[in-house]
Amino acid sequence: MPQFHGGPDQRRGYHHGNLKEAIIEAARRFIAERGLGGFTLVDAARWVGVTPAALYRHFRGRNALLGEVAARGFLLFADRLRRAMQGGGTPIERFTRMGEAYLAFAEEEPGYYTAMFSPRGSEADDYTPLALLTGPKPAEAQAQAFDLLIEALTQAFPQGRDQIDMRLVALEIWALSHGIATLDAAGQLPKGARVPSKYQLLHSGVIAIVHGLQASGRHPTS
Amino acid sequence: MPQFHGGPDQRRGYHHGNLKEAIIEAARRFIAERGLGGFTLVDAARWVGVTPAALYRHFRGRNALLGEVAARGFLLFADRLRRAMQGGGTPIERFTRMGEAYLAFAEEEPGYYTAMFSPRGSEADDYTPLALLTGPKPAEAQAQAFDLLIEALTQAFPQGRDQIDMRLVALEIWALSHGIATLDAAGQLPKGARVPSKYQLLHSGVIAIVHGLQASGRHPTS
DNA sequence: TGTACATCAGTGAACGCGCGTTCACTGATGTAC
DNA sequence: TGTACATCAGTGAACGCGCGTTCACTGATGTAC
Repeated sequence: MPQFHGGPDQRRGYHHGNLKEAIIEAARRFIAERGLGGFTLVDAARWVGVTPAALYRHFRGRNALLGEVAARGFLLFADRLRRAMQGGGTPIERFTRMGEAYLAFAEEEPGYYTAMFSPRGSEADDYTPLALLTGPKPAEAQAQAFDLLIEALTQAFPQGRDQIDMRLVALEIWALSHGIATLDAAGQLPKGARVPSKYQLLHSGVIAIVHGLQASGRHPTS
Repeated sequence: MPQFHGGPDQRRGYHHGNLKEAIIEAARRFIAERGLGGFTLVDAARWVGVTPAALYRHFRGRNALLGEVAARGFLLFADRLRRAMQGGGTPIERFTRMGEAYLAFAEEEPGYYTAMFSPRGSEADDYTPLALLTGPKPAEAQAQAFDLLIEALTQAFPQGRDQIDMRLVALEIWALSHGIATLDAAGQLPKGARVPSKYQLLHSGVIAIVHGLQASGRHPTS
């Protein structure tokens, strides 16, 4: 009597056919449910319907797998930001939309998000020499996402390009978004009817930062 | 030949005398060095110079210990914020100082900070019935720290008390600080001469948020 | 179209390890008289 | 000041467990001729 564990694609032959993708999907789910520390290779293999040893055909080990999850997360993340930025509206509206996409991604993809923003081990060991055949590295994927944010800002506020430092504005909004997202994920944002939602919080914050930095950019003090 | 493990107070008799404090100190150190997932009761006991079973005279288990670390962290945190707020200067200066104290705490006490802002397990199980004799609960200690922030804000900007929502400003700054601190801890803030330090980042952000929110508070739009 | 064979992607058993926790116990401390 | 005894705070051995990883292996796939 064969056992089923709720994973996808259980009815298969000796070869899985798409094991690498399935493992990453399993990691994404389990990290979302149980956190990084609660994620195990054994669970992932069981969910996929495969022996734990099979994972080593596709990853050098647990660290390398987590790195790949993070890298994919950043790529998907960048894609979401890019889409949010496109479309009409005032510069502030477009930028607010990007911030909302940030929060939505963190909420909807806690597996990716946790992997992306957790300190990883020594990637050099994990990625050579299998990396040559493998996907993107997380640091590069992250840089890509951040560059996109800068680019969006510069396009959205062309008139301020020499007036204020776009990298600064981008960093502020990135940090505020990350702070709100992680506090929310940890259940440490106050809840209640009289208290703003995380989306309202980010909206107000983005507007304040853009206004505030523009103001201090025009009247540089300290 | 007795073994020494680098812990404090190795030369002792059968009773340690201050074991609970020593364990919490060990947890603080190990979490700082290796992260929450890398922290182990066995390591802590060895460092203190005691059998792992001895820990159970003082904590119901690992979760309860982590909860107590978090609670102490929040108390110490609140104390640091309180001190930073005291003293002279303009309202914005005082508030900026509080933000810097926030960042400094996160950097200097990564053990506490990690424990404080990580999702904890079911505290109810951990704290009854030993809690009656025990220290503060993390949620209460956190609320205390946040209330302090609100109070400081209200004192610092008395003229704006009916104009803008102090809780909102406090939350924004809390979230921004947390975002900067965690990005920094994960090594994911860009570094370099041409890029602002985290302290500059927070300083600019706080000023922008206070200015920006005051501006939108005076001219409520959406 | 069929056969031989190299390559690939899994199996299954085993490993060493260190974890959190329990248990009956015992040495040290402090209090009553 | 001294003794009896309850209480406290440790010991040390053991447990069951599940982890990440390795290894020799084998079934499936695909290519050359």
